[in-house]
Amino acid sequence: MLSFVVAALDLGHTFGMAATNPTITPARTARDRARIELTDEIKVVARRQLAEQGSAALSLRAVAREVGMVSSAVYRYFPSRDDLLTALIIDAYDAIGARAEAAEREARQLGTVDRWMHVCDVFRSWALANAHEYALIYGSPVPGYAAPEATIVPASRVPLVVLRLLADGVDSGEIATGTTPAMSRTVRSDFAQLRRDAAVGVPDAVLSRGLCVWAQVLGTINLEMFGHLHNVIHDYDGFFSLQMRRAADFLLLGE
Amino acid sequence: MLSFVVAALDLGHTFGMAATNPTITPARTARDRARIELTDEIKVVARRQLAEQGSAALSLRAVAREVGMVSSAVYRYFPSRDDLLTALIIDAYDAIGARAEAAEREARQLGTVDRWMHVCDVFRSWALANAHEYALIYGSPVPGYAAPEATIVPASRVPLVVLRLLADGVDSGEIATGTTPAMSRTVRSDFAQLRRDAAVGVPDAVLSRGLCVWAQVLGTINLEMFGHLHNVIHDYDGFFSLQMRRAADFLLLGE
DNA sequence: AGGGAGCGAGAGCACTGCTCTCGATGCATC
DNA sequence: GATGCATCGAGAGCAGTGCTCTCGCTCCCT
Repeated sequence: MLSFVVAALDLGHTFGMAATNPTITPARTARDRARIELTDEIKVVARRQLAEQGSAALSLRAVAREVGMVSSAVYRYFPSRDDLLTALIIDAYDAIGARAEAAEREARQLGTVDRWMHVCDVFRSWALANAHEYALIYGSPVPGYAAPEATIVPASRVPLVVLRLLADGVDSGEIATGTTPAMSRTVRSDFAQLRRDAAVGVPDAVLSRGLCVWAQVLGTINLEMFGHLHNVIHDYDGFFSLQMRRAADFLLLGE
Repeated sequence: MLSFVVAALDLGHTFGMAATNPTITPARTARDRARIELTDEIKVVARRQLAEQGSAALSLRAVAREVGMVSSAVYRYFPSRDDLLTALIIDAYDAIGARAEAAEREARQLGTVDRWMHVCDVFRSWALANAHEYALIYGSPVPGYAAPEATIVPASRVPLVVLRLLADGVDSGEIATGTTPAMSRTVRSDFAQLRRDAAVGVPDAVLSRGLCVWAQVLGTINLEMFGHLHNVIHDYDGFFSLQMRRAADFLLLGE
């Protein structure tokens, strides 16, 4: 729910770089302004290096060199390389989250299947266009690095879009409920919590299928991007489209 | 098909370490023997470091130190750190591949659903028990590192198990065919090739659904292992089991 | 028996993340 | 407005990395 507040702030004001900075900094003094600008410049350069060569090649010293600082100066802005990486991860989550939300908004008047297809297409397009950032957030986490609390809210933006799709589809009757599957008490209560938080009115059967197809989206994109379909599938666009349509079939239980 | 040859060799002879070495080396001289032994020892130590701290922390110098060599000596056995990593990747693919094949063999007399559930369980168990190795092969590839040709055969062992499951399920009539989905000419020919190679008699509709559920397996495990279900799902075992059963429903089209 | 290939050790290069110290500068307080 | 403090950038330095090159030693094939 906090994510909606953040999103609203991002859309309301146009801070430029403040999208990732949850604390509102008025930037009164010149020093504060310079700090914000430099922090942003470091992130821009780092994001470029990340996009070009991947997360392992992201070197704090190289970033410093390009920004025109000495390496130790960068530590005034980011306590460690991992913190810089965390900032980029949050930005990536926010970027794909905003894209997914926009896609859902664009297709709101369409039926559930078309909205689903559109969100999937936009999601995959972003992944292809930002391969290293995608790998950073949806591939294996960079080793020895534990995702800090600050990432969980931006990370939930895309899943929230999917959950809203489920809720709307159930509301409109497009998504058939089906028989409630057998599950453990714990999973049942997990689903109940999820329903309370972000999927009001969505029964367990649909939540289960929704998580199935969401996992399938990530799995299919990972298969494609990480080379597991090499020499097997040649028309990646057509394949993804086909598979997402199958996923929609399963989600609606219309087959 | 080559993979079957390799697998047969691995099972027939008990070379110990030769699983990843496609060229058959008789180890005639003492020097050859020592080379093979040292190569293996380096891999064992490296695999331990990988398991303990992840791929990024895998240091050639640290491995050398533990083996009791100087770092430059290791380069006699592996031309680069990436080559050592490649050897570990191949080993990981072979390990999970062998486990999946064994699981499929164990459950051969059972029905398609039970075989599917068993293979999924074994696969996930291996992933949990070997998190860093799993991340190495099914997470994002280590950045700047392109999977060499030598990995594709061991990498195909698990997918081949899944494809065999599909073929058997179609044969036995447990897997309903369903209507052939619309797809591009390229995807159709990709599927035809796949059918010729490793899924004789499996129609396009089933291949499509099979790739759906396979992507779902990887997606679900990735969601769990990479922290995307943190604070959402608490009973991971129960959740996975539930989701795999839903996947089986979809695969059979029995709902 | 000789000569070449393979081997391990060591030094060294360029690079990394990170720490510490040292002046300089901006800023809020007296 | 002067003072004192926090912030800042620069530089040196430490421990570590992947990788290269040279140097002897040893094993093995001819």
